[in-house]
Amino acid sequence: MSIMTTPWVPQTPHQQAVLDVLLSIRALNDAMDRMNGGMKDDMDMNATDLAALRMMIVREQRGESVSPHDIAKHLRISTASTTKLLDRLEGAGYIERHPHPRDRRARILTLTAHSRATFFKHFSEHLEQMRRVTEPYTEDELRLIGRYLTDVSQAIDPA
Amino acid sequence: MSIMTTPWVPQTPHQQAVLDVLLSIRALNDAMDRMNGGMKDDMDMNATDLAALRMMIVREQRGESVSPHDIAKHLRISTASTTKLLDRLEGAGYIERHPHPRDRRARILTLTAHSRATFFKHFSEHLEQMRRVTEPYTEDELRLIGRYLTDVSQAIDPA
DNA sequence: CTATATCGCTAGCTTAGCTAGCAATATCTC
DNA sequence: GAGATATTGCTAGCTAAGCTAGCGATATAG
Repeated sequence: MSIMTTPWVPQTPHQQAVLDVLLSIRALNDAMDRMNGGMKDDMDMNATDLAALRMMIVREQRGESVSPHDIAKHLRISTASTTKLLDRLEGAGYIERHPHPRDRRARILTLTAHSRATFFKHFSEHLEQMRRVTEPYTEDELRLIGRYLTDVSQAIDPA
Repeated sequence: MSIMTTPWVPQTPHQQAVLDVLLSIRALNDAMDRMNGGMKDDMDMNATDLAALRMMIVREQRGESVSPHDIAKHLRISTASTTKLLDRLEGAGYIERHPHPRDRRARILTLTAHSRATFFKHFSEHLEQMRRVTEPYTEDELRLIGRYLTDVSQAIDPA
């Protein structure tokens, strides 16, 4: 048995190394599950609302705007559920709904300063730990790692 | 504004590289969110049940056993919710509840062959893509990457 | 041996996701 | 342009899934 639940058995040291990396990605996914679980507790939120917040923060960093529809697609929930989710986030002061400048049906969602501050407050401890383990690596190593992580992100989710 | 929502500004190329890696981890988290969203759709499951399954697969690979209590802690849901979750997974034939050999209050949870097969069936496409982007790296590079990912997992979730 | 803690469960309430369908608006086709 | 069709985000009402409280059985500490 097997890795990744598949009957694939490494034949060479290189294959073994590939496998080990894939396994460590799965472990990272697991660790992130737990981290997100902890944050949902600390911020007194449910898992979906927190995932929506995370997604908006990533999009904002990329300079992309976010619509209710984007949230629904990202989380794979219905647009009706998304409306309720946005009502909660808006009610708690985490987001704002603005009119779309060109499409009068649509909305543009933005994070509030309070939202960023709260998220960071609860994320900062993890961030510090992550920075601590990241800093010892050399610049070249970090570039390699960054490139790989980007590759994997795109492989997992081409969109 | 800033990275990770914090007012931290890199002063050196090395700091910039650290930052870039931390950002790429966040992007990976986001991509995994989307992957998991897709799988939950495909496997016709809710997000929590799927996370429980993922967790059990990771634990099984590590040779660790899993109890209902472990699930509750991992997902940060109540033990009552966990009972219902296990009822669903057991009803769908994904897991089995066995008596604990030493503690007659406790249970040991195991995955069914059907569970592993189904999970793999839906995960294999992503796995293939991940393998595709991983293979070009050299053994040394992969060892470095694997070590870093393990470091990060431990930093995020020391347990 | 008694007292306390832990494990998983049930019962009943509350929250959050779903389907169906709507008004408003945008876009495609002629 | 005019009419048909698609899209956006919303409401209403149903179903599913999480929570608190508390229980019996068992294990462990004093």
